[in-house]
Parts: sequence; structure tokens; C-alpha cells
Amino acid sequence: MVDIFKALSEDSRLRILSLILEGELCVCEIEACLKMTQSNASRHLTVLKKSGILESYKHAQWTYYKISNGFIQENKELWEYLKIKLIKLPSYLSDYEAYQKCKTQELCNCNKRPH
Amino acid sequence: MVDIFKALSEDSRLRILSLILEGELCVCEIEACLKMTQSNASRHLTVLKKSGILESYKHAQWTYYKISNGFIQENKELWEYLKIKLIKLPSYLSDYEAYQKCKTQELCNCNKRPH
DNA sequence: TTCTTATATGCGCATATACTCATACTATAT
DNA sequence: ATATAGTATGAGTATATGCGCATATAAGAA
Repeated sequence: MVDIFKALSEDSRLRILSLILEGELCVCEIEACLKMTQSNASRHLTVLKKSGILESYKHAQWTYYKISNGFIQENKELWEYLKIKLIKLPSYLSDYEAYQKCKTQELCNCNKRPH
Repeated sequence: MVDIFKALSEDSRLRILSLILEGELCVCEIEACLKMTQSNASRHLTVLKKSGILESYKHAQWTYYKISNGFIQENKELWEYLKIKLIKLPSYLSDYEAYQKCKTQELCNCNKRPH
């Protein structure tokens, strides 16, 4: 329980989650949308994964992160809370715009994703 | 949002909350039930209050802390989550026993509380 | 093979957090 | 006024966390 809250108690990680609500993302997309360094993006995603909130799979060079089904099932109320509150973050509007741009610009080639 | 999660990302503070679910408590009760130093108890309660999760009132020498109504109203889903999960903490059983003992032993005179 | 791309991680630094001890503050009791 | 009880907070210390930089690893492309 503490691990989940620790993972959630950082601005950058909440911003990451607010975008992952829209669907799975790879590290380079986070890096581009949220303008953070690659190592920083990777570390935050690792924290979120270790807490059980995210899960990941690899395809080619890319690691795709998405919300863990197990997390949703075991933390229904918290998940509902996050869905409501994350899109109300002050950063969300501009982050979501950047996310839309990323999608059209295909900054990395990760749109080759299997799903 | 981050402030709430930061306040929740510490074991002692979750234990404090698990007891405050039962009703309001003063600092010396936390101190006695959870066997922490007075300053430690006070600081954790201050963190929880600053995050908006707890509110407090003073009566005589005592400061009583309880869940903030505003917090409950503005964070319904999170509050539901906490009510379910806090009593499942590994520490809860023995903490709750200590809490019961405190109540009967009247360790401090704070049972003179107005409510 | 060698080069490129995407990701993960070791290291060092700066800052944040939690703890203890001592002390200040506040309200009551004598 | 002085003593006592409950609480809050400053100072110092130890640990945790987040960051950038450099590098390692892994998978594809040329």
C-alpha cells in the first residue's frame, strides 16, 4: 500500500499516468511528450512498474508500458479516483496536446507497435 | 494531489490513519498506541493535516485530530479505498488492540474530550 | 560485422524526509 | 505565581529520492 502511494507521490509520475490513461506508451513517447530525459523517463516508469501500477512488454527495441490489469482489479476505488483526478491536473491540457502531436509526428518509430 | 499521496506514502502515517478511522484521537493517544515519540507523532499528524486529510481542534491542552469532512467530500473514491485497505494493513490488528487498551487505561486524561 | 535506436542502470550530487533530543509554547491545576 | 501536562518546533543527523551524465545492454538495420 505504501509502495503504491510512494509511486504516486511525484509530479512527473502523475503526468506520466495521465497520459497512459489514454493507452500504452513507450519510453521515448513519454520522453518526447513530457520533455524529460530518457533516463528520467525510464526510471519513473520503473518505479511505477515496481509498485504494481504499470506493467510492460517488449516488442523490438521498444518497451511499452500500460496500466496493470491486476492493479485495477485489486485497487478499484483508487483506480476510479485516479481516472477522475489525473485529467484534472493543471499540467494535463498541455501534456495531452503534446501527446497528440507526438502521435501525428511519429517522433520515434514505435507506432509499429503490435496492438 | 501529490501532497495527498505524499502524506499517504509513509507506514507510520497509514497506521495513524487506520486508528483515526475509529474516531478522533489526540497526539498522546497516537503516541501511546503506536509507541512513537511525542514529537514524531505530532509531526506525522501535522503532515496529514497540511495535506488536507486530517483536521484538528483544540480543547484544553489537547489537540484532537480527525478525518477532514472536506477531504472526504472532495476525494470520495480515495476515501472509500482507504477505508477498505487501512484495516487490512499487517499492523492493524495489534495497533487496534493497543488502541482498545489505551481507551480503557486512560493513559492521558484526554477522555475528557467534549464529544 | 558495424551502426543506429531504444532502454536500463551505475555514479555523484543536491535536496527532501524522518528521526531524536532539547526546548518553546499553551492551558490547566495548585 | 509556580508547577504540570500536552503539543509544536528548531537543530542536527542519517537515509531516501530525483536528477543529469555517462555507459551498458538489447534489438534491429545497413
